[in-house]
Amino acid sequence: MKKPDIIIVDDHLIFRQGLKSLLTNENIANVIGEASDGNEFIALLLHLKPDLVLLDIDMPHMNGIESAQKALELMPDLKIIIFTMFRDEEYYYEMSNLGVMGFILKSSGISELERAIQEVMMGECYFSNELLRRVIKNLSSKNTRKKPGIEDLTAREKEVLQNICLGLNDKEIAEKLYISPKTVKSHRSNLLEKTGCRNTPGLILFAIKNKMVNIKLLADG
Amino acid sequence: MKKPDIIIVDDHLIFRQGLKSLLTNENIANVIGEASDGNEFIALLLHLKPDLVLLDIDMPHMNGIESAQKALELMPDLKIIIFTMFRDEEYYYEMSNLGVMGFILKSSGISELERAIQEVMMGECYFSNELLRRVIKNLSSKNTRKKPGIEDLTAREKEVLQNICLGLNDKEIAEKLYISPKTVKSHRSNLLEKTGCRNTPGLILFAIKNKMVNIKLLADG
DNA sequence: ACATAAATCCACCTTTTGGCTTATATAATT
DNA sequence: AATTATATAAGCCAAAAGGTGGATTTATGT
Repeated sequence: MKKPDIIIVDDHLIFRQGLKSLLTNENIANVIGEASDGNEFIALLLHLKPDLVLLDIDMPHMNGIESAQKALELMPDLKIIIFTMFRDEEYYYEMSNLGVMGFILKSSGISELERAIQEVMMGECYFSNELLRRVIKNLSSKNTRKKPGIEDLTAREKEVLQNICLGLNDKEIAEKLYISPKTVKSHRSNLLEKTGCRNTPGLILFAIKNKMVNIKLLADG
Repeated sequence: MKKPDIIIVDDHLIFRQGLKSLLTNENIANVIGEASDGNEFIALLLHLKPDLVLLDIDMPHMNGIESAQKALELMPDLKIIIFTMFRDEEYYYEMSNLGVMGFILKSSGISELERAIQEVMMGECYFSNELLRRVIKNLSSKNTRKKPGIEDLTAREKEVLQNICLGLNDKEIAEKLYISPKTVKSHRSNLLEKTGCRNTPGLILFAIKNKMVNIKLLADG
C-alpha cells in the first residue's frame, strides 16, 4: 500500500517533532506538514492536500472539533484521526457525528497508531480499544449512580449558586435578587441537598467542577 | 561530552516513543528507561541510575511534583528537567525550591530541549525563555497592585487553607493536622484578615485566584 | 540575651449556616 | 381535576463561623 501523506496538528512542537521522527523512521507515513493550531491547519489543508490528518483536540485559537468540522467541509474525503486524552471524553459523540474516522489515545503506542492509520486509509474506522472500554465504563457508571450535576438545578438555584461564588452571604444575595433571605436560604439548602455538598464552601467547589464559574475570570482578580 | 543516560516520564506512550526517537536519532541522549507515572518512575530510579530525568507534571497516580520530591530524596544529585504546559504555572515556585534544575515547555522544540539538557548536565539551570517571560509578566502584574497574596501566609496557614479547599470544616482539619479546632479557627481568622476575605467561601476563591489549589485535581471529583 | 514571628490554645459573644418542617402561589404536565 | 415542579417565605434549634482579646511555647535572627 502507498504510504499516506499526513499532517500533524498539535500545539506542542516537541510532540510533533517526536511523532514525525517516529512515523518517518518506522516508514509509516510521509509527514508533509505540521500545524500548531486549527487556523494553521485549515490554512495548510487545501494547499497540501494530505490523505490523512492526526489532530489534537486541546489546542489554542481553534480546537480540534471546530478544525475537524471545517476541514471536512473543505475536503469531505479527508481522513481524520483524533489524538485524544482521557479527559476529552465529552467530545467523542460530537466528533463521530462529524465524520471523524478514528480516535486514538495519546497513551497508546506507535504500533497502535500504525494500525489505526492503515485501517482508516482502507476506509475503516478505528477506535482505540482502551478508549472504548473507558466510554462503556463511563456510560454504565453514569447510569447506575447518577452523580449530581448542574442539570438537576433550577435556573434560580444556579443564579443563587453563582452569587455564592462571588463570596456573598444569604442577606446580600437576597438584596441583589430582591427576595427574602429566607428564600435564599431555602435555595441554598436545596443546592446542598441536590449537590450532596456538606457546606457552602463545598458548593463553590461543585460550581468549579461543573464549570459554572469561569476560573480565568477569577484569576485576573 | 558524554551523552547522558536519561529516563522519560510521561503518561502518553506515543509522546515518550516520539521523544525517544528524536533524542536517539539526533544523538542527544541515551534513553535508558521510560515510565508512565510517578510510581513507575520511582520504582525504576535506583535500578537504572540515570543522569537526568525528563519529567511531566500532569500524570495520574503520582504527579510530577511528588515524584521530583521523592526522586531527589533517593538520589540528591539527580538532574531533573520538568516538561510543562502553560497552565501549570502554579508549580514553578514549589518545584524550584525542591531542586529541580530546569523547566521547558512542551511547545518548545528539540533544539531547545537539547540546549536544556546540555546546560543542566553541566550543572547549570535552564528555564525556557518563553516560560520566564510568562512568569515575569505574572509577577510584575502581581507587584504593581499590592493585593494580598500567598507570600503573606505562613506555611501552616497555607496548609489550613488547602484543607479548607477540600471542603473540610475546623474540626475535621483539626483532626487531620493533630491540633485543636481552636487553633484551626485562629489560623482561619488570620487567613481571613490577611487575605481580606469576608468569609470561608471567599478563602476558596482566594486560593484559586492565587493558584494554591490544583483545579485539575478537583476536576476528577 | 533579646526581640520577633509563628504556632499553639482558650474564653466570650454575635452572626451566619445547616437541617428539619411547613406553607402558599404559580405554572406546567398528565 | 389532580399532580408535579418551582419559587417564594417562615420557624426552630443546633452547629459552625466570625470578631475580640488574651496566653504559652518554639523557632529564628540580630
